[in-house]
Amino acid sequence: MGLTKTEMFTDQQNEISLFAKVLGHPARVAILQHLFKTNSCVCGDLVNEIGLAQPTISQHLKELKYLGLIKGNVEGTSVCYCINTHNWTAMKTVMTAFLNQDITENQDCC
Amino acid sequence: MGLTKTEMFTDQQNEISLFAKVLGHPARVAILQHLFKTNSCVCGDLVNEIGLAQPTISQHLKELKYLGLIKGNVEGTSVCYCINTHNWTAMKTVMTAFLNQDITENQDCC
DNA sequence: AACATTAATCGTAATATTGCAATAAATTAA
DNA sequence: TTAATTTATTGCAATATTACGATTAATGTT
Repeated sequence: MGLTKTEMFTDQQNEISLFAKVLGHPARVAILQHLFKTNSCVCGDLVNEIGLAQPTISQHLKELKYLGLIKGNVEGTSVCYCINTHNWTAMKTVMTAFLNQDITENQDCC
Repeated sequence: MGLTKTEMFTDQQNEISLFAKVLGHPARVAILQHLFKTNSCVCGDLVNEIGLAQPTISQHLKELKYLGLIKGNVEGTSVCYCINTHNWTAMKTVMTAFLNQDITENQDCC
């Protein structure tokens, strides 16, 4: 079906999976790393840096923006994209809590 | 095309995105949380707990196992699934390093 | 052996994702 | 205004993902 049954899961589980999903493509990982690394965060730079076609990069940027991880500002004919630090931190908190679940209890299960 | 061009990205970027991708479905998040929470990690329990059909759960377990995040042991007619703590820790290291990228430099970009 | 129980696999339908060419939209420059 | 530049959108093709019924495989039970 290709359709995730989100109604069967908690808000927290859906939130974690949505954040993970948007990080689940190497182009989006590369975009985020580039935005962290440099201040020259214009869309065209990302197209050159990453090597995918411009519409493809634009689409990935749209998803990252939809999840709130980046924000974009129009500057003349180009658009400057940057990390939304507030939302990134919020995402990091959610994901880190999930990753740091306690693993001591069921270590000897299998 | 639906086909990710992995050859354009670094091994690190592909690794991060693969880990994120497997966490990018609420059923797999729920499975992992349940395995962390309880020792009764038999496949049938997960089917009851989560509410998706048995083949669907089995498929999600397969993906988690393929990425190494869980391991399964046959116990009679049932199969006991558990967190692979070693690989979970390794994954956590990779993801945490990505999430903790320094955000001070480009805060004022946009 | 015959049956029951449990999980994996197969096959398939429906939806999602990825990628890009073509085009449109928005702004700037001449 | 016209042209140039840059990014977003549209439309589409190809592949991936999700879900589950039906079946198979594996083990245990009687």
